[in-house]
Amino acid sequence: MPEGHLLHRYAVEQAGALAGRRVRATSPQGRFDADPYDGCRMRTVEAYGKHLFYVFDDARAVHVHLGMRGLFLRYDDPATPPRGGTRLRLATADAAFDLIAPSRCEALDEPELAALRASLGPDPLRDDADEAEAVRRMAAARVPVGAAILDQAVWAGVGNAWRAELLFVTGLHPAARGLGPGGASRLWEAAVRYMALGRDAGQVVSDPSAPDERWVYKRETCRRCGAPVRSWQLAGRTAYACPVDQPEPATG
DNA sequence: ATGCCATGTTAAC
DNA sequence: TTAACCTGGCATC
Repeated sequence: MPEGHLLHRYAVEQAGALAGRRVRATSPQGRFDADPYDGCRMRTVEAYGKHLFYVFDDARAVHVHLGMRGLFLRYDDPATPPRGGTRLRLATADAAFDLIAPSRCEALDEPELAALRASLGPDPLRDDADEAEAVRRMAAARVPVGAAILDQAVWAGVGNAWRAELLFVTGLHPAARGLGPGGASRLWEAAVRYMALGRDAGQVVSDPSAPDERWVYKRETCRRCGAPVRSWQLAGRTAYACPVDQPEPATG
């Protein structure tokens, strides 16, 4: 169940193994037409938020979104038979990557690709992210920060676990509104810093000295102060916050 | 063995 | 606002 840091991790790993090479492409499950890609040379693999783009020399780009259940399996021996539900296998003589249960796996032409990119806000894990634009979009949001940070058109790549942990490390309550440029900047800086750690570690990291721990996400008590963590539905997902370390905004 | 939920998003009500 | 998608992990039977 991947947020942006894992997509970027997949992109780096798969680019290292596949980019610049001719690949074998098959769909053991049959739900994707891999024929146009079989034997094609892959140019790049790129993550943007929670999306993955494969660019080929002589075929349309492939867009993958893992949804909540999608995953990749890697086999160092490409002769390993894929499991039956494998939507797409991309392989060289050295490795095979099997895509399982994605919510999207589709060929996109250039205009479609451009439209998808245009629908996404700045991605804290991309080198080309426009920080000023990211701050503008967050500061301009009229919904609570806990809703805005999940909106992929505001920032691309943050999911529910990062929402909980990034808001904790910046001391923001998910229901807070009107962060202003200062608050939005601090939140962006935290996203850039921690999500990069998460990408490198392959998991959410919100405390570099305890990379396996979370402050509030799915916890009963706050790891910093021990107060009972509050949880409730916000923007369709379970939000978590410490009542002490993330003071609730004044209402009314 | 079975049921439920989840690091997500879309489309249908 | 809610169901659907249809996997994996974990709690429960």
